[in-house]
Amino acid sequence: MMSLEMESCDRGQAAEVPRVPKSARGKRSVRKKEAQSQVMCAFDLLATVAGKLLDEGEGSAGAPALTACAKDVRVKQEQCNEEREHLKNEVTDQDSCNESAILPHVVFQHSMNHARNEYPKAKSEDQDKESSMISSTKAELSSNFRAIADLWSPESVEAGDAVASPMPTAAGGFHKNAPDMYNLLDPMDVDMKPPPLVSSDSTGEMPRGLKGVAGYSVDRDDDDDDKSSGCTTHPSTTANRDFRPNCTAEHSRVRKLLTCKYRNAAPPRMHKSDLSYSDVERKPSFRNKKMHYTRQRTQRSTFKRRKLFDRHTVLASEFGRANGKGNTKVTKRDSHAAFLKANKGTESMPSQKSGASNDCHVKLKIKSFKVPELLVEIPENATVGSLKKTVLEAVNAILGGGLCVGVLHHGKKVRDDSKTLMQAGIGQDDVLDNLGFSLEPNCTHNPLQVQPPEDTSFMETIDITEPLARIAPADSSCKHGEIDVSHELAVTPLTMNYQGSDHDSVHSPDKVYRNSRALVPVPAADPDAGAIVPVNKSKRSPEQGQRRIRRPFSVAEVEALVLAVEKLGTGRWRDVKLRAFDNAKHRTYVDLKDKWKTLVHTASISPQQRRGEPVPQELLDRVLAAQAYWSQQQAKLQPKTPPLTEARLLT
DNA sequence: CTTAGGG
DNA sequence: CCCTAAG
Repeated sequence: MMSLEMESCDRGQAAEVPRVPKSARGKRSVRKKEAQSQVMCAFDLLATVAGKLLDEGEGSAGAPALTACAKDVRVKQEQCNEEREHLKNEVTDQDSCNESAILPHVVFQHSMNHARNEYPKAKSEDQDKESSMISSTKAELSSNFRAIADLWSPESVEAGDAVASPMPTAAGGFHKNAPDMYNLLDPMDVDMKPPPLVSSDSTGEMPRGLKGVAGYSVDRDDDDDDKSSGCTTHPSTTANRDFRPNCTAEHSRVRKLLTCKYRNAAPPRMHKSDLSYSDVERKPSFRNKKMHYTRQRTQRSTFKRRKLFDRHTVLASEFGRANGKGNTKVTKRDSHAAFLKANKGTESMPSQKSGASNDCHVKLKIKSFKVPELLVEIPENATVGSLKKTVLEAVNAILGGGLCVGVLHHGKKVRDDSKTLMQAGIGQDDVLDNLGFSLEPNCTHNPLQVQPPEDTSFMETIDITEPLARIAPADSSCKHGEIDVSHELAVTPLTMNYQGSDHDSVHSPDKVYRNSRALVPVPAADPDAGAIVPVNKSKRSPEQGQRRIRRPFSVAEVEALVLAVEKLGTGRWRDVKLRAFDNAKHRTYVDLKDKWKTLVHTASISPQQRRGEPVPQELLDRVLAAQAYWSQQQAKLQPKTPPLTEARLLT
């Protein structure tokens, strides 16, 4: 996965070609994207847990919570069983999971023996590629960079044909900017990541770097789940490591399978009533996945078939769309009691909270907590009991480390525990709308991450999410995974992108968080959404068409987009996606195209009319320049009309 | 599956 | 963002 993009840089020239017949481009088959990703399913354990907590209320923190969770899990499992059938058809793919959940995705592989066996095979191709890439990556980075710069330099432009080179006019700018792009990447990917952690595993590390190199990656948000491919991660646990690869392979496979399923299984048009929650994100996800897997079509098909034959059970807890994702919902005015109760069960809600505002008590009712998504894959022949056990283990692993509650206000994490609610700006009234809670896996450090502003837009209810750590546990190794995870979490505060790799599962906390962002924006659409927990049942058919949650482009993303378009031109959105947003699973080429469209529009209107985060004028100028340049190029390619125009003018 | 556009 | 027609 990683890096192929780089190559494009090298071969920049080729890239420049405005458009190549599809056939020619087709070669991209080489595209590497492999199979990364893991499949994850979302489990709304949290929600369940929450419910439990509320009900039982007991607990002080840790242990009780665990217990509760375990139970819930079980319950969930059962529910899952019921819905299994349903799910099978409606499997949510990772994206959906990702988006929705946020949390750590856990994948459990029960008897994945075959997975192991398969792994080598499945990954071999990619691996080779990767390894080679990896080895060369860093070294190449600089060279590539240079190459790019050269490419863009005036000279090269001159030398080359206009057509071949990227916007001449912009050349200077590119040149200049190129570095920025990389910087952008690096800082996040490289810098943030704690070298030590990854270092042990070169494999793990590289992915990130490569990614960064390859394309800008701004995806902190990650959806990542996909990132599975990178394997990585915790040096610490050997077991995990071993496990991971397998997981990855499996995940990939599963994903693919899922994807296939979608296609095959999903009726073109389902009745709303028939739809399952998963439907909601399905579409989007599907698309994304496709992208990633495009290169492996062949394999994919195979997988597809496979899936049909051997079906594993996949449980997804969260189906729901974004809404579902939710997290915990707090109802505005509820009883204080409820709040406390919840609090009690879980953690610590800020005692201050209640206490802080002397005069005004902030009343929150937490209806449910969302649990991290878990993906469980086990053979059909596995017993229900084993399934339950697996899930239970996973949950315990997650919770075992203890949970911490994070408080989000207006999308930002409130880190200072000593602040009073008032000081934190959490007022009575606005609280509900702007306050969010998150459950985090053992937070010793407390790393927090700030959620993207976008997330902020929540709904009236407060969502609490919990990014639990992702567990990477595999069957037996679950526990270890958990430990590691927590560790990782603690350690890696700001990471962005990812860590990772795809491979696994381990996301940094941040990442998790970001994912979690998903939690945030749950569309209010369904009333049920709040209920989240219910994985099932009922009502929820509406999901199907759910619209993807809005994820405004950040300036960094815009820059990456501009950069890519400057180089590739308009009309090659897939390439743009691959080049600059390969890691951003939630950005499809269509999204990029649309964004470009809006950017062009934005650049044309007065600053006062613009909304959202202001995009630097410089970027907008580049947008216009690039747009003009590429439009012209396009026109040249089809000189039919141009001549006429010209002639006319002349005449 | 990708593009390109309209909604 | 979504939906679709085209290719």
